[in-house]
Amino acid sequence: MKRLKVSNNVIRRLPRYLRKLDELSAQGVSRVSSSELGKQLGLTPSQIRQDFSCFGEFGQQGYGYHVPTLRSQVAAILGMDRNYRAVLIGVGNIGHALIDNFCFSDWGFQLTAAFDVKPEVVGTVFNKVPVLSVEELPQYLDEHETDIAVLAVPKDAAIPVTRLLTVHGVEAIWNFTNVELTEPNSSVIVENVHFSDSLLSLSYFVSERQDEKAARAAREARREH
Amino acid sequence: MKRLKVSNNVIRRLPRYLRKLDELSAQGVSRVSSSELGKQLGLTPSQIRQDFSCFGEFGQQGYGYHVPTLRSQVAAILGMDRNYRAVLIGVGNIGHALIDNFCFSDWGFQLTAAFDVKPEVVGTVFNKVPVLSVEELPQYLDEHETDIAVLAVPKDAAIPVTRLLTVHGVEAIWNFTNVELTEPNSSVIVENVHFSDSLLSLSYFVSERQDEKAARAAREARREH
DNA sequence: TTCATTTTGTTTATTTTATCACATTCTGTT
DNA sequence: AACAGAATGTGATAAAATAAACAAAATGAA
Repeated sequence: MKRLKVSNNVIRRLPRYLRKLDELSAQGVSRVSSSELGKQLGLTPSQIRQDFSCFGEFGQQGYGYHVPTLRSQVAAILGMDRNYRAVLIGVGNIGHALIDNFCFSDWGFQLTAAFDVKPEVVGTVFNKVPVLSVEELPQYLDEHETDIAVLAVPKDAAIPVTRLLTVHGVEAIWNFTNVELTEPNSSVIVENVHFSDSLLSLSYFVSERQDEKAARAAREARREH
Repeated sequence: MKRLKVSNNVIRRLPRYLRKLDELSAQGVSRVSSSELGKQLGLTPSQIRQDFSCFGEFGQQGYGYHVPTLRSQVAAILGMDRNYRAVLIGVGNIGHALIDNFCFSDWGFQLTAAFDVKPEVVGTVFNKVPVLSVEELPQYLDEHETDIAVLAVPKDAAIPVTRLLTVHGVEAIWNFTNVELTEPNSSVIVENVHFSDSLLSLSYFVSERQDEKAARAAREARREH
């Protein structure tokens, strides 16, 4: 698979393609063109073709794309067939919700263990995932190859835990804390899920629309005057 | 406040600015320059100045930006002072976690009520938020002005609930379901929190790095040979 | 007060991203 | 088998985003 430097925007669109392809599969659709895909995703056909062309040639002229084939190609590009191993740090509300509800295996991940400080959760098992003490975390990481860590600890613990993780060979962090982890000289890959950022963007768009409405109303009023 | 068409990228950076400004405030820093801000956020000073200039002039030459002032300006741009009202639909694991852990008021939102179908949660109160039956949702929306709905229902309910919400005047949805809500002829504002998209992006970056490592190792081996 | 230094806001240049356009190639029907 | 229609992959073009450059203005020390 070719993989020259691919832009971030392209990468962010890939999971959406995957989701749409799964949806089409579920509907029994086995063939799709870039223009149909574009219509359903709000993108131009051209952009879709160019996105895929970063990784190879997956379509066929005069026909389009075979949905299952394209789906598996996109999955491979995203690394879903690599069976990455993950641990979860912090079995609070969000951590617990992730263990119970987020189907890691659907996305090619294996959640092998969870860690927490609270004695009342340590030793329990949720959804087949054992909860261990954070005391055991360093040893666990040394003994079990772990690709990513899901960080769902309280704010104050975020930085020290991150340091611990990176020291013990974890090279990627899926960050659910509201803390900016990106340290200057660190090479760890961080993917943030900042709820507040998302909500504030929404807040902006709502405000924008309300202001537009108000402006329209003001113009109307002036006209009547 | 000036507000010509501002690009999406700019808007997505605003919440990060806010977060960093809060952090600086907490550290007792009251003054910051675009270059310092840029260093801490991994952005160029130029970009930061240009971003702010979309909305007005908040800095002072030779001095930089007054942290509390800039903070409140950014907050105002994002609409945090508009006291938007929100309802939550779906008190499952993720919905529950949001009620308990996500501090809506910190971001200028007021979570007024939650709705669910399950008889065992209807009638309960979590964190001062009453859980009502979805049966009551239409009437509630008609009687209580509601700006945004937090959608945390199971997959199958996503589309019908969205329709219900928009019919009753909700104009924005914060979507935690894994379903693509963006319908062609709908004018509702949707902000998605797709965990899986985020994880798959991370998966891509990890794969990319592993491939690079493997390629380097292969080159090394060939050199020794 | 004066003046070197700092730092902004904005204009201009550069780079990146998205779209267009089309030659090429496959499909499927007659 | 032949051919009209469809749809890809890609090189060229347009648009958008980022970075650089700089004039204007405020700071703060001598």
